[in-house]
Amino acid sequence: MPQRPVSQSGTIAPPSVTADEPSPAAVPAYVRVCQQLRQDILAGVFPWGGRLKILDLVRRYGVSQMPIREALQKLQGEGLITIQPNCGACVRTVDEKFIGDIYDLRGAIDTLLIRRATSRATADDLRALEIILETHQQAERRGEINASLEYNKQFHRVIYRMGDNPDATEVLERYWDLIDALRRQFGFSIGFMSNVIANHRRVLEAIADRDAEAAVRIAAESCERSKSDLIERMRRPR
Amino acid sequence: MPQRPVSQSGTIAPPSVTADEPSPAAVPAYVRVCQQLRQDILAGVFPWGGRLKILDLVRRYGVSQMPIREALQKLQGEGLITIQPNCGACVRTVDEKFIGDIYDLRGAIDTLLIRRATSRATADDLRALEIILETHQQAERRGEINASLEYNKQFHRVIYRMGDNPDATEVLERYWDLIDALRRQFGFSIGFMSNVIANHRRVLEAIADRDAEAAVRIAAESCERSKSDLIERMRRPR
DNA sequence: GCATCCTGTATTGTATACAATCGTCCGCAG
DNA sequence: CTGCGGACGATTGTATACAATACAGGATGC
Repeated sequence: MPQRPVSQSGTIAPPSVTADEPSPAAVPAYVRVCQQLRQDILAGVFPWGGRLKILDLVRRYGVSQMPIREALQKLQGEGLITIQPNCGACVRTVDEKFIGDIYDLRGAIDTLLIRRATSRATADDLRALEIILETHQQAERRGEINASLEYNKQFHRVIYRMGDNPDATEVLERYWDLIDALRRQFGFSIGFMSNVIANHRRVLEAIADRDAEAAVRIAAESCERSKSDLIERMRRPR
Repeated sequence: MPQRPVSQSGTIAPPSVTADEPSPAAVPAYVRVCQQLRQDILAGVFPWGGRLKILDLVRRYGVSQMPIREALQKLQGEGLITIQPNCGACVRTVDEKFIGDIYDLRGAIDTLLIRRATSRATADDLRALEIILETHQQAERRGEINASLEYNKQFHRVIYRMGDNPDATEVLERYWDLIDALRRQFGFSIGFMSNVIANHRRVLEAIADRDAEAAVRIAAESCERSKSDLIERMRRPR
């Protein structure tokens, strides 16, 4: 197992002009910085494992140290960065082991939530899933990758909501955008997304049949497949 | 289902004299405050769901607003408190639903880690578990509750380490101390802890036999039992 | 040549002062 | 009495200045 950290491509330059609207609900600077920094990290502006110096961030986001520091603590809570007291902050390092680990974690929690979702599903829930799945399929046929990832996320989100366990859901949500970012960075094999959709269809049918074990089994398989596919793509030189 | 928030007993008074040693490794104030505040919350100094005002904390811990604010962000990352931008911080509310949810979450991740631990267990691992279990049993016989909880935690921790998934482990660790605090607050039924030890024994044997499914099954049962017991105790008036 | 210590600089951490925001209470019109 | 609006006080959020720490480089002693 190589285990080498994967470095992202992006440059660090553009100071990111923040168009300051009047005050939609007076969102504090540290919240804004947190969102933007998260976005920037996921967009590849800062390399995985790279150092985040406070003064750089001060210049980039145009606020003083304090909001920056608070935003960093928030992002550490989300697991996107790590902070060594007195030694600065770094973007999380991403390697194969890590990818495997978070997919395993996701698989475990998926199992819990899908099982619960199956026994709690209402007709409205099933209809909502049906609609998302249909839209997802259309987007996939048109080759719209970003839209596909978005509907994929929505499908899972509805199931998670049905699972009715906010703390478990929160863990999954935390890593979702990170995985999506890696997907965008490394792409996926042809036929992968249509396979995902087919599995969603089967999961939906199993839930409608109140067959929790089937739903769980299919989802676990789909998760494993997704893990292997991503790790496979990461191994390639490009 | 009642769903009412449980309020803790403690008073808020004592300013907690922090004996300031020279500088063991120069741990920043926000880290210290974070640890102390976590301890204080778990010790019942601040009621579940209660408001945490920055100025109060400034007075209590004898540092300025900045380290306090950073500590609050850290604790929010741990899920111990919630922060509404512009509206202050509150200790997490604890009710039956929440307890059930985190036990379910723990059960799901336990399943993952125990399965992995079973296939990766070394002779040293098994010996370590054996020793902890033995010591746990002795502590239980002597009726030492705090020591029992500590060895209980250690047993699980070793298994988690064997599971070799830091991110999954981190989720479990996050809620562990919270559950233990509730255990101390509400106590447990007689015979509960000896039952836990018996289950640990069975899990250990299953792992030694490389029987992952048995280990997982026993652990899941034990987790469910623990959940019911705690909720049961919470329902009682005192 | 090697280890040790010292010093300078870049960076992180803290305190204080000040600005912005929220909630509440009061007054007032309807 | 009820609903609305505006001012006050309590609280949160931000900027700046300053202190503490870590790290790199070189001088010194052996």
